[in-house]
Amino acid sequence: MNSLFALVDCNNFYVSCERVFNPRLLGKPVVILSNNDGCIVSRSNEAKRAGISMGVPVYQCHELIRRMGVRVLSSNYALYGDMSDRVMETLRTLAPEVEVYSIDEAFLPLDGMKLKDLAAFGERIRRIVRQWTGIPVTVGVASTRTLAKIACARAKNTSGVLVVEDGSMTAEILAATPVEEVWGIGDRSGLKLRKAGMETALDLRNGQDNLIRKVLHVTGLRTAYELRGKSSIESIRIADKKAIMCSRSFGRPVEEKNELREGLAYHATRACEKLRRQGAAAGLVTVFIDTGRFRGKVYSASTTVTLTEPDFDTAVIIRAAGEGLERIFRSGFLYLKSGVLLSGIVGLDQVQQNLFTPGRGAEKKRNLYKAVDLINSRFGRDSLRPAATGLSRKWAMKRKMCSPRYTTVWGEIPLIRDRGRIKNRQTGKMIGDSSGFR
DNA sequence: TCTGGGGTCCTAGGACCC
DNA sequence: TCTGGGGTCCTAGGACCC
Repeated sequence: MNSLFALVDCNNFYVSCERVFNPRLLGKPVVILSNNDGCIVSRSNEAKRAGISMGVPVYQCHELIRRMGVRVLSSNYALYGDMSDRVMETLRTLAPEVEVYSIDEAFLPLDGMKLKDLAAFGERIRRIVRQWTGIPVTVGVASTRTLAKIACARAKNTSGVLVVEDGSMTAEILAATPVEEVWGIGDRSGLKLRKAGMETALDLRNGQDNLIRKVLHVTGLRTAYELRGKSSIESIRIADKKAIMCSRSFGRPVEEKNELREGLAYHATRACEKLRRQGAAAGLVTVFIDTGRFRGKVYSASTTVTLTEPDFDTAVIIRAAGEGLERIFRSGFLYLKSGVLLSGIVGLDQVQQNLFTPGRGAEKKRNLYKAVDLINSRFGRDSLRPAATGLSRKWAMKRKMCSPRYTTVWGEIPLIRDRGRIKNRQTGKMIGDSSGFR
């Protein structure tokens, strides 16, 4: 049986989220920055046309930003995560199966939907997602996920929907696609393929199996099969994480061990929340600290602490992280980044009871954290938090130009005023007009 | 002055076992 | 002179994705 997939990709997702709540950004060049206001991670079409590249440090384009009047915003993940959920929920009403691939993309396996007009289906997705969430999307349809990605990329510049079924049309498109633009082929692999004489997606599709395998191993060969229309990538499922990482750059360099300890406690707290959401426990706690590689004396180190039994208790993980820090900390360095990685993850049902832990204690602990997580989800992150994560948090990351969390925090929900003016409840600042709220 | 965060999969190579 | 073969498990590191 032939397979069939649609890829739905949100256009300039972070910028689009901001525009839903601040229509003044419509039609203007806008960029969104990474954590700590470091690099540019999302651009409006106007910003792309102005010549601003993806992923560059923002300080390298100050001049361009000033000249072109580009609006610059810090990233607001509370908003983007919530908007993403709304988009995915909408897609679930349109197709029986939705594989959420990233915050702004999803594959829809279409086999068995018996669609007569695929282009019309794509149009319908665009229209309804736009209407229900305010987010513009592009749709690519093809017989494999890799081909659907290529179709979607082509559709970005055209009508917003592209269906690729016919073989010769595929060849034409593949010939126009540089090999490193194929999903799964990055610059490194692209270079190797070019050296072997394969420069376009078409070359890779027509390449000899043994040559491709020699250059890129089985993953590259799978990609080639996908280009030939043979679906070879397993279903993209939301599997339980095998590792949970929380790391961040500091807002300013940190020298003191105590501040590093606070930062690690904070990361450990976040990581444990994710762990418990997955209903799991971790047996290994890796901590790392890093000075960054750009300036001054460079030092980075990591170590792994093994727990006596897998645990989900924030206090236990924080203690282990502190133990790790004692092993690797060296004074006299300016640290820019730290992180906590939880691994050796097992489901709670598989946790072996430690000989020395009485069973009732475990039950109590589960109930305690159930309550803690519930309170934090209802009243906002950190309503209840370990004192070890610090009070002043002088190391916290920079987010100088962050928009309100319009959809997830009561105090930041926009108010619609008379004459259609919209005011942010907390800051009192006007943030848009009613033209965005139809 | 200023350079993200979080994840996956694969391979190679060493340790160890019988 | 000559020193097996096959398997598993673990870790580090590379490459990729958004």
